[in-house]
Amino acid sequence: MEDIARLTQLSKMTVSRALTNSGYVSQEARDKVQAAASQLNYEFNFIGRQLTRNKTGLLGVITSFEGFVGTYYFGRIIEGLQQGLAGTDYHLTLYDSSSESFNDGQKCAKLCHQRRVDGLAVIAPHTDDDFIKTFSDLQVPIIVIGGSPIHKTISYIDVDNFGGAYAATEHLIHLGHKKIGFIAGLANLSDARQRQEAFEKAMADHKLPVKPSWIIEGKYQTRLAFHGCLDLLSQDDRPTAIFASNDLMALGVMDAARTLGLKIPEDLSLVGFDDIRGADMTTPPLTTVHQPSYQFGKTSAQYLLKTITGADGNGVLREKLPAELVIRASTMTLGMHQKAKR
Amino acid sequence: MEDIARLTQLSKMTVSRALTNSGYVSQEARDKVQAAASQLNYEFNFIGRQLTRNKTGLLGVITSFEGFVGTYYFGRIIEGLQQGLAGTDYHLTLYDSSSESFNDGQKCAKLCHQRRVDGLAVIAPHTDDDFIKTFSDLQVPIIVIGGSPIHKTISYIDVDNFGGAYAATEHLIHLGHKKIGFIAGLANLSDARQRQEAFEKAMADHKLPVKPSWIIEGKYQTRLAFHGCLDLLSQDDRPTAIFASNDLMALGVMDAARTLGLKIPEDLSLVGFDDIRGADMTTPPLTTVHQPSYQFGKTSAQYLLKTITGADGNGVLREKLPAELVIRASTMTLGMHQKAKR
DNA sequence: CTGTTAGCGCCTTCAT
DNA sequence: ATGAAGGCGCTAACAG
Repeated sequence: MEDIARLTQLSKMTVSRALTNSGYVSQEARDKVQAAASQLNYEFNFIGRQLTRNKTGLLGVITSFEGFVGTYYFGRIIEGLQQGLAGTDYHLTLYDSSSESFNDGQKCAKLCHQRRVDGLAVIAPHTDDDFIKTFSDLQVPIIVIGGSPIHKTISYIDVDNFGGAYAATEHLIHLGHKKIGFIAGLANLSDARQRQEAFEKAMADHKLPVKPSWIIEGKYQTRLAFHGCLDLLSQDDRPTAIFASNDLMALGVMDAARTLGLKIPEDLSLVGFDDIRGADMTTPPLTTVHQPSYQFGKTSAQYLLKTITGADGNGVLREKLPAELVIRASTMTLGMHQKAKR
Repeated sequence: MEDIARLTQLSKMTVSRALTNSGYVSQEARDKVQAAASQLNYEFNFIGRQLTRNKTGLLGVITSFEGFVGTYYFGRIIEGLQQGLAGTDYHLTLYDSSSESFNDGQKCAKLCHQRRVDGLAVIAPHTDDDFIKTFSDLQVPIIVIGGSPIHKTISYIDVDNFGGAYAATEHLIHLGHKKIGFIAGLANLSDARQRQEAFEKAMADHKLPVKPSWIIEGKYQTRLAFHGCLDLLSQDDRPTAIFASNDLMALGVMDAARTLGLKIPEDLSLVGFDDIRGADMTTPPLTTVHQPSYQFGKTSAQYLLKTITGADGNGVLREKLPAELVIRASTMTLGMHQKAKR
């Protein structure tokens, strides 16, 4: 940059201003600088700016690489984040919480701090409060995606898991189902717990029994749901509908039903949760609860930017997006099929 | 850092050395520095180091956010990269080639340069030569993942698409199949072209005809493969086996077969490519060609590190990993089923 | 609209 | 084993 100042007979300062389009610079000066810059093959160096501003223009995305990064959910969040960052000078860096999260992520938090990330987006599953606390102590804007930390000062964007699961259950109930099974997710994740509680609440509200033997542990995995359902659906007294608390497990249910010769939705109605890619392409297309993951990302980026620039008076964002039930073809009115046949 | 120098009565320099474990520092000094550091709540600031060293410790991952980031393939690569970086001070930053790739990625390349990333990993699909050229001009170590750029000086790590597809086709042929259909991927991606060429070569080598009407365009998408196969498999003269050039499309074939009441593998043998997550959990488990994406990431990270530190005399890495055929239950000997029935 | 001064936090180099 | 000086590339703050 000094070189171009020399070449143009201008001060470094004017050059800086011209290059970054900031402050007042005459058109003449601007042109000269541009010319000299391209002649010298000059490229702006962010590191200098970072040092003076003590800002990196980097947002840290903290997530578990193993089992999360390859996920449709994660992908949509990243797309959303990127979209929210479009047109700014901010970029995303990845931090793996699973490899560094020993002692509540302290190592990871330290790294983020040392590297001076300007903001942090923490993606589940690490939304337990100790972990979050470690990061919120960093004095950097932070938002939790897909979780709802208890501490009132920590921002988050989440989906209304309870509401979505309640709606899904009620959808089955309205269809006339009374014998409804449930495939549970990972017990230590709060979203999984909320979905299960909503299921139980909906059943209770409609005075329907919840048979413990109709609740199976799927741990959010297709395979476990598959095997669990093989047993469940082989029983004489089997449910006429199943609510799988995520789509991956719903796929397992589909496989199990198919294996046993049960037709969906004629013999078994099925609702999932997430609306993953391809959920509209299963046979039959899956009725499920849509997870607004793209919106998570976009909103998070916008929130972080606002908070970083202080435009928002560093308010706290605690938002639960509504969970929309998407009705496709894996659910039908109980008995409809038999009646039609007769 | 100056504060802690003052507190310890040592020079900034000694403090620096103590903090970074470099050079000679007496144990006594080291201890004093540690104590003062924690007392002052000091945190090392990477930005300063970056400026002096003109190195950021950041590796850029360039990929198309849309349609790639949420992918199992991508996830495994990232896991591999992270693993290769474990124990170092390097981190990953994401650059979206799809939003910035106009004019052959120049905008994206510029960003990477301005931010002074120390190395670059370019993940397909942007492996066309103009695009790569733009980045390789950056004078930064670069490696292309999942592509094989022509230019001899550009490093890449890829899988032997041709060999894998050839083996997959031959597997079907050895099973006695003569009427084999092919589901093609995205015509503008070189891996897709290679897989198709290998299919045609294997057929030719075994003097088997390739019927144009048995080749359908799936564009790597489940849905398109599904619809294409619905037609294909409804024909009177239909193939007894299908090679889908990726697993996603193989899923579409499965759905189509099921819809038409055809049993896999009894009525139709099916081979995929990629070995995506869950490929072992389909019904039946899918025979496919394994894509070593984790290894891609790990090898890439190691290569970049070596090249950055100059430990490798900046050699070029051009490696095609062998593609391993994983035989599961979606393929069987032609006619075996009928014979068994009789 | 333009220039001067000074400094961000660390590290390289050389001297002690 | 430690210290002093200076600079990396940019920009804030103020002066002209």
